[in-house]
Order: sequence, then structure tokens, then C-alpha cells
Amino acid sequence: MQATVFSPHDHTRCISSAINNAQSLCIDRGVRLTPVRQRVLELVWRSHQPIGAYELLAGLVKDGFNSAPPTVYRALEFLCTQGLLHKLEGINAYVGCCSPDTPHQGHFLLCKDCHQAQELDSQYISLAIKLSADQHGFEIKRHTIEIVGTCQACLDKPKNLESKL
Amino acid sequence: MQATVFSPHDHTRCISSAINNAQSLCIDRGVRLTPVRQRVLELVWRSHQPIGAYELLAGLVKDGFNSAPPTVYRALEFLCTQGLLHKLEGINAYVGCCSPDTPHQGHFLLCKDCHQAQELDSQYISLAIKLSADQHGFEIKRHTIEIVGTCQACLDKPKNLESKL
DNA sequence: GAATGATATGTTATAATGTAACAAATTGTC
DNA sequence: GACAATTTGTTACATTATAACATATCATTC
Repeated sequence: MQATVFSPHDHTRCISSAINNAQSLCIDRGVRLTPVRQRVLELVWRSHQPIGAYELLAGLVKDGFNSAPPTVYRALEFLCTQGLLHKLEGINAYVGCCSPDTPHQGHFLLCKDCHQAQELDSQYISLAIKLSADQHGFEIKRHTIEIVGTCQACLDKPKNLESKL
Repeated sequence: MQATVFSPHDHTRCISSAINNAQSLCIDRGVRLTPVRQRVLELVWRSHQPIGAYELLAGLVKDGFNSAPPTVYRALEFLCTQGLLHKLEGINAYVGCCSPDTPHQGHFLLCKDCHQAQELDSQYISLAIKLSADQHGFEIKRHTIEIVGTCQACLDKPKNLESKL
């Protein structure tokens, strides 16, 4: 089984490499990773869970950015457009994208116990969706795939009360 | 190509058969399809597009139900739990389920032009998702599959301005 | 058929999420 | 440096959703 966000890891590395990656990617594309945008990206990566707009706003304010909701939503829109973040529609929260260089739509496993989100890259899912759309003569622009359940780590955890009885 | 919500059809039949089906299904299950709940279900089916909670609320009030937001949200929760409706997370709107008898998670094609939603039932998508989850030792509880794009009918429509130039 | 408990709805208030509109500041280019 | 384009600040508000508690309805038992 491969390593996932559900397993322990040095998350500081995730953050710094994501930021570095984003910086060079934005330069390549001729778009601007401004301080607010970079800060939002950092805050998302720093969070160990998908994080919402207003929690990000609190983070910005705490860091001295004189911000209001539009600031965050604009930054989020930019970052999502650049493929640096994905939005989880089911919970109105954002997660860092693991491979922003290759444009793609995210597929996610969301653990309802630890609230972590694992991004997948399943060719099978993409293919199955493409097939269904083709059958209906439907032209895909984007898609949302969010799978809610319990991750391996949480399944392995000893259960609380009920199992102790 | 099979018939879809994107193609013309007698929608009155859809509505009445959905209601009849819901009534017997609720009796079988020993749950109550109260007037408010039934009215909400009808309003959803009557709409030719996915419809939001506050628009449903307006419909209820217009029909003399003395309702406020919680009324609608409770009815929607009931109807979704019973599998009579699906919620489209990406647009905060609801659509009638085509086969509430067989419990399933909806897969949807959403046309960004005509705003209609076509429910799919793709075994390939379900299987691909199951495979991915299994690979990660992840236990699925539910999932959200929303594919946004342009439907056949809208693709066939003559384009506006640009193509006329 | 009245008493009781369970379920469902009414009601008020408010929380959480997201955007419109315009002003001010910053950046890139000539 | 002047200008246009982009980004951010700011105020106000729109949209979506829920908490908390009162009232009403339903089903069951006595």
C-alpha cells in the first residue's frame, strides 16, 4: 500500500515543497503568486485537514493581512484556477493539489473520522466517467469526485465504548 | 442513445409516477410522507432543473404552507435519506431520484447551458471507485459524482454571436 | 376516547458561506 | 514618470444552513 496523507509523515516538507513548486510554476505561466495568495496557499498546506474560507481568513488576519472575505475568495479562486488547490464541494473546504503541474480534476477520499482528504489519481475513474459522458453525447468540462468513508488508519484504531463493553 | 432529461418528454408523468412511487415506498418502509414532504418532492420534480432550498421554500409559502427554512431543510433531509432525492453539492440544489427503490449514490451530468441534470447509473464508475478505495484500505460510506459540461442538445443548438460572425 | 410518548412542524434568531460594487494601491509597459 | 491593467481594500449585502425551543400531530396503551 502506498504512503498517503492518512499515514504519518513530515508535513513541513510537504508545505515548503508545495510553495516552491507553486512559485516556479507561477513564474513559468507568467502569473503572480502575490503575498496574499502565497499565504493562503501556505495556510491550506499547513492545515492537516481540508480548510474553509473563513478559517483561512482568520489565519490571514492573525498574520497581519488586513483582509476581508473577498480577499480570501479571490486568492482561492486564483489558486484553484492555477490548479494549486482543489475545492471539496461536499464540505466547502480546500486542499492543496499534489501535482499542479499536470492539469487534472481531483478525486478524493474523505475520512469522516479524522477528516483528512487523500487525493487519488485513478485512470479507471476518469475513463469510466469519460465513457458515460460519451454515451450521452455529453462534453465534459470538469467533474467532482468525492468519496466519503473511513480511512485505513481510522479503521485500525481501537473502537471506543461499544467494543470495550 | 437512450432518452434523457435533456430530450423532450411528458414531464407531468414523471411527477405523478414519482409521487405514487414515493407514497408506496414510504408505506412499505413505515415512514411518513407528510404533506410538507410530499409537496417538496412534487416541487422538486415539477422543476425542470435542480432546485435550491430557498426556491422550494418560496413554492411552499405560495401554496399556503406556513413555512420557514428549517421546514424545507428537514423535508429535504428526509427525502434524501429515503433516497427520493439527491443533492447536487456543487450547486446546492436538489433533483428527484429516478430509482429510489434500489439504494444507490447518484452520478450526475450537469449541463452548464440548460442547467439540467441527468442521473447516470454507471457500473463502471462505481467499480472504478470501489477499486481505488480498496487499494487504500478505505471503506466507502457514500460518494458524490458530479460531471459538469455541455449536453448533447445544447451542443447541437446553433451557437450565438460568435458563429454568426 | 383520554393519557402518554414519539414524531413532525412552527417560530425566532443567528451562523456559515459567498458575492457585488466601487475605491485605492500596486505592478508592468511604454 | 504616465498610463493601463491587475490586484487588493472596504463596505455592504446575498445566499445557504442550523440551533433552540415551542407547538402540534400521530400512534399506542390503558
